[in-house]
Amino acid sequence: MFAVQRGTPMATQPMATGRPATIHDIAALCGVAASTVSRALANPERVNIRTRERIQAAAVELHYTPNSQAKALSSGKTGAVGVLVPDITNPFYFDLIRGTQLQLKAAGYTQLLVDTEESDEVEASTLEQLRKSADGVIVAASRLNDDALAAAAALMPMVTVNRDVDGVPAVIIDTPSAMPQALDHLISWGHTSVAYVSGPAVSQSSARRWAALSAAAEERGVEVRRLGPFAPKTQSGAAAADAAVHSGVTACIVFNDLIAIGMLQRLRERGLRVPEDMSIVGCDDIFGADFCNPPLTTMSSPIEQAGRVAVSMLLAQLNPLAGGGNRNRSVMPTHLTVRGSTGPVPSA
Amino acid sequence: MFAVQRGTPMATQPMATGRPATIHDIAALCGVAASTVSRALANPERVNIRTRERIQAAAVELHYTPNSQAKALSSGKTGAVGVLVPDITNPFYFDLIRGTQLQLKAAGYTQLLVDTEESDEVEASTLEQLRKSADGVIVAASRLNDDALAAAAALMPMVTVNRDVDGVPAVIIDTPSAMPQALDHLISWGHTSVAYVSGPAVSQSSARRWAALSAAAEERGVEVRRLGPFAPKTQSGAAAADAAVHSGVTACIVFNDLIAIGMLQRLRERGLRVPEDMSIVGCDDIFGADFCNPPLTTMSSPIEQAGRVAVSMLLAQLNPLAGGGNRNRSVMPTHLTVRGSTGPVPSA
DNA sequence: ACTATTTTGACAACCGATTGCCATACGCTG
DNA sequence: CAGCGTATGGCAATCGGTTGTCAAAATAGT
Repeated sequence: MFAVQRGTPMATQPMATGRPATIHDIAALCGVAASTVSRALANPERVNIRTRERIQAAAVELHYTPNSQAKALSSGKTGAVGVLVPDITNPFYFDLIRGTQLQLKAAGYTQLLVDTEESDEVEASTLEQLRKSADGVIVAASRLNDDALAAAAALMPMVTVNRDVDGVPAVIIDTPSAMPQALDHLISWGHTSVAYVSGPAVSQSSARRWAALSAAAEERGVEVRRLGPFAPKTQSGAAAADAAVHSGVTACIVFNDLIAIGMLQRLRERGLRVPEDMSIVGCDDIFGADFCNPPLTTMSSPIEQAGRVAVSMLLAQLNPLAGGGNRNRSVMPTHLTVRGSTGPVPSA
Repeated sequence: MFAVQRGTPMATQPMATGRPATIHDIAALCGVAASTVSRALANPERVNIRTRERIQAAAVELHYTPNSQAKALSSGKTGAVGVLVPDITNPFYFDLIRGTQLQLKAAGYTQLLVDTEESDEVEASTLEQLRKSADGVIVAASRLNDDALAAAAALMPMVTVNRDVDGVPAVIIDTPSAMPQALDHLISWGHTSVAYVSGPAVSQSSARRWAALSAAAEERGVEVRRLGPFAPKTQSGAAAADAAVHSGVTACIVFNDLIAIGMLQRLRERGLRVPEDMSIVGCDDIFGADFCNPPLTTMSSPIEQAGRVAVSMLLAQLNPLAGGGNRNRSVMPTHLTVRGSTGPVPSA
C-alpha cells in the first residue's frame, strides 16, 4: 500500500541499505504529509507532540538523514564553508586547516578546502564558485588586491587571515609585534648587522614584518637590510642562505620557518655552523621547527587557534542572532621562542 | 520586459554583482525555454548552432555558473569527493591530501576533507553522511573493520589507501616490501637485536609492516621483538624510546616517522646519541624526516602520487566509459632512504 | 506539391526539502 | 450552543537544474 519497500525494516541496521530515506518515505509510513515531517524535524513546537514523536521514531527507524543538496537548494544555506590557502603543502597552513576543520565540524559545517596555488586568478575564480556552494569563506594569506578582496567580501560572508582590508573581518597573527623581541634578542648576543629575508612580494604578512623590523632597528640604531623576495618553500632557503652569506650579515630574521629551515640545511652544506657563524630566526613555529638542526629560534603564535577564531567570527556573521560581541578584527599574540639557532656574534 | 535587471551588462565585469545568474535568466534574455538552455550547455549537438551560440554568449555575459546544489539534486551527481583521514595533523596525510586535492581539482571535482579523529564511529557516520553529498570517497588508513568497510563500499564508489578489503579498490603503499632492505641495512652495521615499534593496534599498515619484518628476521636468524602499540604522534616517541632502551635492543624500526622523530628527541634528552648508541629507522619519509637531527633513515614512498592514483581509480569508477584498464589495486613502490640515524652497533 | 523524416525546442515532471497560506478541528468563554 | 481563537497539518509553490515526451518546424524525397 505504502511506497515503502526498502529492505526488511527489522531492528536497527548498522548501515542503511538501498536508497536513502526521504521525508516522503517517513510521511508515507506515518500517514502524514511530507511538509508535516519537515516541520516535525525543524520546528518541533509547530506540530502536535503525538505525531511528532511518531515521525521522529520513523525517522530513526528509516535511518533518515536530510539530503544536504536539497536542503541547500530550498533554504539557500549549504552548510559548507570554504577555506582557501595559497599552498596546501606549507605546514603553516596545516595548523590553520586543523583549527578550522575542528571548529567547523563542531558547529556542524563541512569544510571545503581549496589550494589556490599562490595565484590571484585561481583565488578569484574559486571565490566566485564558492559563492553558490558555500555559506562563507575563510581566506588565508590572500593574494588578491584590496579592491578585489573587498568586492568578494561584499558578496558573501568572509573572514581573512593575515590580511587587513577595510570592512573585512580578519584574524591577524601579530608576528610583527614580536619583531622587537627578536631584534633585542639578537642585539643581546652582540649582532649589529642583521638581514630580513623576505617572503613573496605580494604577501602583506611579509611587508608588515619588514615594516615592524625596520622600525625597531631604526629605534635601536642597528643596520637591517632586506634580502629577497623568496618563495615560501624550503628550497628557497638555499638561495636565501647564499644571499645572506654574501651580504655579510651575522644574523637573519626570516619571513617564515620553511625558508629558515632551508637556510639551515644550505648553511650546513656550505660548512657554516649555526649559530656559531650565523644566527637564524624564523617565523611561525611550524611543525619541524623544534626538531630541526639546530632547533629553530622562531616567533610562535597559536596558529590552530587562529583557525578556530576565524571560524567563530565567520559563524557570528552567519548567525547574527546568537553570537555576542561581533568583533571584526582579532589579533593573535606572538612571542619569541628561543632555541638553538641563535647565538653570539662571531668573534672574527 | 525581461526579468533581467542585474547590474549594467556592460563589458565583462571582474566579478558578478547581485544575485547569480540562472538558466532562467539566460532563457529570458534569449527568448527560449530554460530546458533549451540546459541542453545547449550540456548536449550542444542537441540544439541548433545558431541558438546555441546565442545562449552561450548570453551565458558568458551574465557570468553564468551552474548552481552545483541544483545540479546535484536533479542529476544525482554532486561533483564532490570525500577524503577521509584519521588525523589531519599527521604530515603523512598532508602529502596524501595534496595529491588528492591536485588531481581532484584537475578533474573538476571538489574535495571534502574530513578528519575522522582515529575513530571508527566518526568514520562510519561520515561515510553515511557523504553517501548523499559526495560522488565517491577516498578512505585513508580506515579504522573500520572489514565488514563495515565492505558494506560502505557497496553503497558508494570508494577507494581505500593502505587498506586491503575484498572487492574494494585500494592503493597500497608497499612499505612492507622495504622491510627486508631496512633489516639488511641494520644487519650490515652489525645489529642483531632489533625492535619494531608498532603503531595503533587497529592499523592494518602496522600489522603488515610487522609481518614483513618478522618474516625477514626469521629468514636471517635475527631476533626482532615488538614494542607498543603507540599512537602515531611525536609525543608517543618518548614512551617508545624508553621502551626501546629498556628492552636492550641496539636498533629500532619504527612504525612511522612521527614516532621516530619523537624518539630522536627523547633519546637526546636522555643523553643517548643516535646512531652511536641506538639506530633508528622510520617509515614514510614525511616532511621533516630529512632535516631532523640526525636526519632520519626511513622508508620512502611516493605518498602524493598515491593520492593522485587513488583519485584516478575513483574517477575510473565514476566514469566507467572513459578510463581504460580499471585496476582495482595499485601498489606504490617503496625504498629505503639511508640518512644519519643509523650506524654501527655500539661496541660496548 | 505533398508526404515522410529529421531537427529543434517547449512543456512538464522530478530531485528533496522548506515555507507561506489556508482549512479544518479542537478548546475555550459566555 | 453560538462564537471565537488557536493549535494542527495539508496543499502547493519554490529553489535551479535535468530529462522524457511530444508537437511544430524545417528539411528531404518522390
